[in-house]
Amino acid sequence: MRELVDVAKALSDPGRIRILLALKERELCVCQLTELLGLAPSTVSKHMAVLRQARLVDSRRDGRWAHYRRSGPDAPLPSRNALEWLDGSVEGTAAGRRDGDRMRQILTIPVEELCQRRS
Amino acid sequence: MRELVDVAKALSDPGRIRILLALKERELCVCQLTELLGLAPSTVSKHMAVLRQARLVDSRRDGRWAHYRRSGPDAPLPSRNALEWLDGSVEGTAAGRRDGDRMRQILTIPVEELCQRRS
DNA sequence: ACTATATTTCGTCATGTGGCGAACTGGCAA
DNA sequence: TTGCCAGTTCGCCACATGACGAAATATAGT
Repeated sequence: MRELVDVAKALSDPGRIRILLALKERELCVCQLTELLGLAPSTVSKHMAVLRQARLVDSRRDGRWAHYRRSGPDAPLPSRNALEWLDGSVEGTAAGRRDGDRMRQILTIPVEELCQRRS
Repeated sequence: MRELVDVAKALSDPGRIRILLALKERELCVCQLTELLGLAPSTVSKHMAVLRQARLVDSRRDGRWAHYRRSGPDAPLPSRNALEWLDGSVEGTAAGRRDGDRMRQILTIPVEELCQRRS
């Protein structure tokens, strides 16, 4: 019950929704998400903590970069179902398309260059 | 997108989750929900406005009573999917059971008597 | 018309949430 | 070791949200 509410809260912010949609196809590091959303790194980091708390994403540390990906089959049922709800609801809408394009553009930039650019 | 966030916001409150679970089997009026949740009528009314805004419930006025029920197949996809997510995620948990029992007890009281009692 | 009552709207308050920059942490490389 | 840099944590501010009671609204019955 509390678990349900936590998951729903995690989904009730546009930035976090956009993050989850961006993570649909690939894992990303914080600086890439920062670039996508146009938010301060500290803000993005806090968002990721909320998403991890709700078991919607998993994190992996690689050197100085923290990579995030959607959580897998080991995640609790409400979290997995929530991701399905998200994908099923955004299907075919124009909303995510713009972010999709922007994300593809961001992906062409090497991570090292990307992070140093923003600062 | 905005629609998604609104639905998620609507689901990110324990009282509203409990309301939607109580509405799973039957339609209910505000005074019954007030009794179930132990909240002020004005508070419950505001919750219902949020749920209606998110297209998760429909309302029907019958005399002085306002009956609410889960919205049907005419509701937008995100709302319908959200209800499925809710049901699928609460399935078999002990959380809703207590409310279920309490609700059955409340249902044994005629609506007229119930509303006058609380006040 | 007048009263009673179920619901909604309004005003207010306490608390929660999202944003930022500053300071801190951990790992990489001179 | 020293510095650098990605990411996190902390402290703060502005604003959103949930709670209530009082007042307004709508409808049934006298």
